[in-house]
Amino acid sequence: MQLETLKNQFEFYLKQRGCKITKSRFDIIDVIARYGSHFEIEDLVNWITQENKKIASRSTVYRTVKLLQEFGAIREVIKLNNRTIYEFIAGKPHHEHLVCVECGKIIEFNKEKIEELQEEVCKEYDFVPLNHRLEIFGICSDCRSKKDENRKPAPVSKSDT
Amino acid sequence: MQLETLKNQFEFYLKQRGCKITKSRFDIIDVIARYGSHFEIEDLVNWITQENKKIASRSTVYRTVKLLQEFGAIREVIKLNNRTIYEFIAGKPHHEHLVCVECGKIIEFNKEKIEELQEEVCKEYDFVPLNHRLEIFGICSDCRSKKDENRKPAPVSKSDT
DNA sequence: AAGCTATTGCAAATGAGATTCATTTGTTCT
DNA sequence: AGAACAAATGAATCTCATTTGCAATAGCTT
Repeated sequence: MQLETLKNQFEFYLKQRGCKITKSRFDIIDVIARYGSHFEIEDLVNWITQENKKIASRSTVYRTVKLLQEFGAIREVIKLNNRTIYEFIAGKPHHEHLVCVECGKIIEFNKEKIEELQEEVCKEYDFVPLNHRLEIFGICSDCRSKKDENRKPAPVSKSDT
Repeated sequence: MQLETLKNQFEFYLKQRGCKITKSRFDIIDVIARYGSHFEIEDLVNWITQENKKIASRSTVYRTVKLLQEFGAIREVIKLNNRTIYEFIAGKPHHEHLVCVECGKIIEFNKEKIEELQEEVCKEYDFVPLNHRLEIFGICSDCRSKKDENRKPAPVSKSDT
């Protein structure tokens, strides 16, 4: 199973780094892999608390999230206002995000051509890319239709004033 | 002159919004237009303090920066750790950034094709884009050559041990 | 099991940015 | 010009995400 492989790799990584294999770390990678395509620190705390009936210390979550970023299982994808949204990437091809500023919905997309063009740019500037983030902020179709409804509070077809 | 035009437009914008024409606001747009291709709040505070011999209140700077974003003269371009870097955009064509994680250097680039592809994606998802941000984090050539030097501390050609 | 070291959890610190409110300053009206 | 009102300012305070110091705890090694 995928999740087991991931955990094994993580264990290997931790040992390599001289880090210890602890329950918290595996609890965290576990909920991320099962629940979390996109998540914030707060989500992790909630998920773990729900499952384990034990509050995960926020500091440990922060520390582990950093570790998991270095390991490469997750990455910061969205920075909006003072919120940081991470995503679980294990195995997924790189992709970018549309972020609805009304409802917060996140739509993933993948445009190979954009990636290629980025590589091209980096070569031009003799720049070695480590990672990148493309965020398109805007309004999704759902929110737009909701707005349209609000703009027509008294449609002719309806009965009363 | 460019700067005057900008200030006039800003004045017009403020009046439209029912805002007042104040010295602080013009001090701020002034230093941005003259000094600041890329800047942080802290930079604005410093520049204004240096020029005016009067400390600009941080709150006013924050408030004005928000106003200038709405006006469209500046935008948030980089979010790295807990730092927000803005840039002065008046008139500039939209462009993206390479950010060196070693030295903090920012390289601007413009790839029309990337913009077009983004539009395409938005259409696909029936998403109306308001703005976007593409950050490529990596290591610039300067920093790479510095690193290489450090890796060869005792080149054979040099004389002593 | 002992002993060492990394990890944890808590509480306190930090730091960017927002907010409150009394005072000041633009703007408008006469 | 001056009165009257609304908006802007600065200082202090607050908020909220994230980090850090430290004492207690838990993995690992032998």
